Amino acid sequence: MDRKEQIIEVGLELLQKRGYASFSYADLSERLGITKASIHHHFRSKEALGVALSERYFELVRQTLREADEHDDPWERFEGYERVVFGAFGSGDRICAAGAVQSDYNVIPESMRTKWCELIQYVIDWIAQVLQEGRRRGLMQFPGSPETQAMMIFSTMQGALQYGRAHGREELEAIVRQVKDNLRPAA
Amino acid sequence: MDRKEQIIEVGLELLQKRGYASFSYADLSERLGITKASIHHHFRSKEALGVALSERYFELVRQTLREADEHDDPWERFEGYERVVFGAFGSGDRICAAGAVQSDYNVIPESMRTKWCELIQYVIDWIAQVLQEGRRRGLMQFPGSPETQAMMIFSTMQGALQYGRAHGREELEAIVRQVKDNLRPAA
DNA sequence: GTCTATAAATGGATAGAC
DNA sequence: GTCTATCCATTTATAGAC
Repeated sequence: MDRKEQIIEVGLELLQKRGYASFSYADLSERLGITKASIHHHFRSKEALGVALSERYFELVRQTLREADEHDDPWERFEGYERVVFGAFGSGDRICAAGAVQSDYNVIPESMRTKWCELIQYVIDWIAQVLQEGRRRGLMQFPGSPETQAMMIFSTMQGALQYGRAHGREELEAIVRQVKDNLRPAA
Repeated sequence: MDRKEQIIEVGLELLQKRGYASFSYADLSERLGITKASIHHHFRSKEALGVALSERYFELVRQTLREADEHDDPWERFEGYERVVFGAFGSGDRICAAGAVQSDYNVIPESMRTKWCELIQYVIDWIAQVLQEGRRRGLMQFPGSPETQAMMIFSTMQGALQYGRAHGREELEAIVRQVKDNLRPAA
């Protein structure tokens, strides 16, 4: 019955579903069956909660990518990123929290922005490594630098998650498949 | 001094910068130098304003793509879409309104959602046609169907706009360049 | 840790005068 | 068309009892 933990879990869900600006202490209160004041006891301010949610999400992503790193095959490692993309941390109409936060970029507090820039850079660097290794071994193909290609793929996935929420999971899956098809050699 | 027009212009800017949920009549009031009540005179509700903004944006996009259609070369036509992506309708830290709205998808009123689904479908169909023609002429290369590739590229651009807002315009330009490099034949 | 009660600010919206 | 004045709901946040 770790309340702080509960708040973070439900908070992350609401953050992903509604965005930072549009979820409230009242929502959390209702979902958890405790008052808003009690939530304030665990997180003095919404900003503090926002930062905690950011850190938690960072951990989850990092862990998933690290597990993927145990594979040797670049394509198998890439699946780790797919797992991040598909609500590995939730289902339904969530989007990647990184996308939810980036959309609210002009609205979120400074302290959150820096956290998210870190996370995004971490993910892009990770993808770039997989791409570089994949190309080196002749398993993947793309023009230019792995870094730029990784940045592009990251953007695609963020956009796809938002598109998928409105148009259904099948569309999201189709886009992810297309990304991989574009990476395959001997097109 | 068409007030309705002014409200739409500033409203679109705020929608793109902050998202639907996070812009208010108070913001508009301050920017336009008239009271909230006056704005209500032109748009009875925020929902009505939201729909008007959606329609206006739709017009702008459609017009830009139609102009692009006057070119014969698929790559030149593709530039029309680039113009939509790069704040052709504004500068600075705006993102594509379609992205701003898709992020707020769970928050916006039904009436807006249908408008945006239409717009997005229109854009994707347009891209698909360009891609199909480009491939037919041997000027572009990609796996699978033009429709899926178009859906993917649309997602990429949406994601890239959000990424670019946080990380700078150069990054956005780099991603767009990468998208085109991926489309070029004889990779 | 959780509650009640309440504050202070902001949200969208309306009535009615000018 | 624009204003003042006001309404009611919601938001983040605090004080203090249990």
